[in-house]
Amino acid sequence: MELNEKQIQIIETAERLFAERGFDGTSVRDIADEAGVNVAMISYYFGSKEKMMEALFELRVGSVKIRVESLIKDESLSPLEKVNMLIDEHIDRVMQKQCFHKIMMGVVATNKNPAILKAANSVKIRNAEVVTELIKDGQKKGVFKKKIDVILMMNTMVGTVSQTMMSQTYY
Amino acid sequence: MELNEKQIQIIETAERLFAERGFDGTSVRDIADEAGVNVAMISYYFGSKEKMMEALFELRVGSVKIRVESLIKDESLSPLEKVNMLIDEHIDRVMQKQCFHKIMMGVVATNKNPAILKAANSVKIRNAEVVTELIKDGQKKGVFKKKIDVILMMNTMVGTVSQTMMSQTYY
DNA sequence: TAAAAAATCAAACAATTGTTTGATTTTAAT
DNA sequence: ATTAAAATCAAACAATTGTTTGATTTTTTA
Repeated sequence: MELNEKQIQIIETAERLFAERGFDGTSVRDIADEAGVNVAMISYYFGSKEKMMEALFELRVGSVKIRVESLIKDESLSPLEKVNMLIDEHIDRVMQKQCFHKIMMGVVATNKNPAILKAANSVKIRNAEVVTELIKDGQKKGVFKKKIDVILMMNTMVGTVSQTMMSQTYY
Repeated sequence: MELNEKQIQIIETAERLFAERGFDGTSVRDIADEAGVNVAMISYYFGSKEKMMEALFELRVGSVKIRVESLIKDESLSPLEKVNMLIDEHIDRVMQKQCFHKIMMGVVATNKNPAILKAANSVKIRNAEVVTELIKDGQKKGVFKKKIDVILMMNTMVGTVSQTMMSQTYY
């Protein structure tokens, strides 16, 4: 789905409001008002509120997928460098797109939209695969130690970043 | 606030549905139907949907507060034992009350209700204080190493547990 | 410039929302 | 058994929801 300027403007407004108030806590009128467009434009451009959310996911998740695939193919980088870059870029993404990541957490917590849930899952599974392969490669080359619980390691990393971002407001 | 049997029945149904669909994604009719009571009972017992949510928080957060305070006062336990127990009990709580913790995450992500946000914050801050004191005590006794970033450590622990619980469905 | 397409709008749509009402039933107290 | 209180209910309430309509304006195309 290719988005024009106005569509992106609407989507980014929605992204911010969804993060602040949640999907069901944000009305299409809220979005339209803050984006400075007519309410009808959301259905006109996206078909529905739900599909607008899907478009937002497609936009954000898609860019991550492309980046990850290009990174692992890069033969000029060692496994250790790749892992470090994955972590650094993940942190940057979460911190720079806090809105989207709050939405992501909310959506994953309350599993409703099958299309979105599927998209979120597929990128998670793919990332787990990529990291597992990366670790294996590093182990073969003797850079990483033998016994690594990849899932626990990823949960620790992702969880720490999310938790740090989420609690940022309080401290 | 003291709750009778029926109120607890309603609250526990709401807890489950909120975790599945989010606060705004769950109507009072959904709750009433699943709990097998009339819609009017929610306003009758709690005043409003919002206040029912507050009662749920009071119930769950309150029990944690009491437990934490009694644990740190227990002089028969060493700092290390206390830290270990805090972690173990935290994991047990998250895993056994997954519904509530999903709600918790959603509520913290989308900051709306001031009363609930305040309750969630106060318990977080108090826990940070408790752990900081515990670490200091342990350092004095030479059980823990000197340089510890308590906030990062807590974020790592809490984040890992949350992430593991959240991603449980997928793997 | 004329015609066609795209964009924008206020208004209306039916459905759902949380809440209240007023009557009725159940329970408890006297 | 009578009275008072508590609990339960269907129905109605106004407000808000996402979406559609049909007309109007703007932009693009020819």
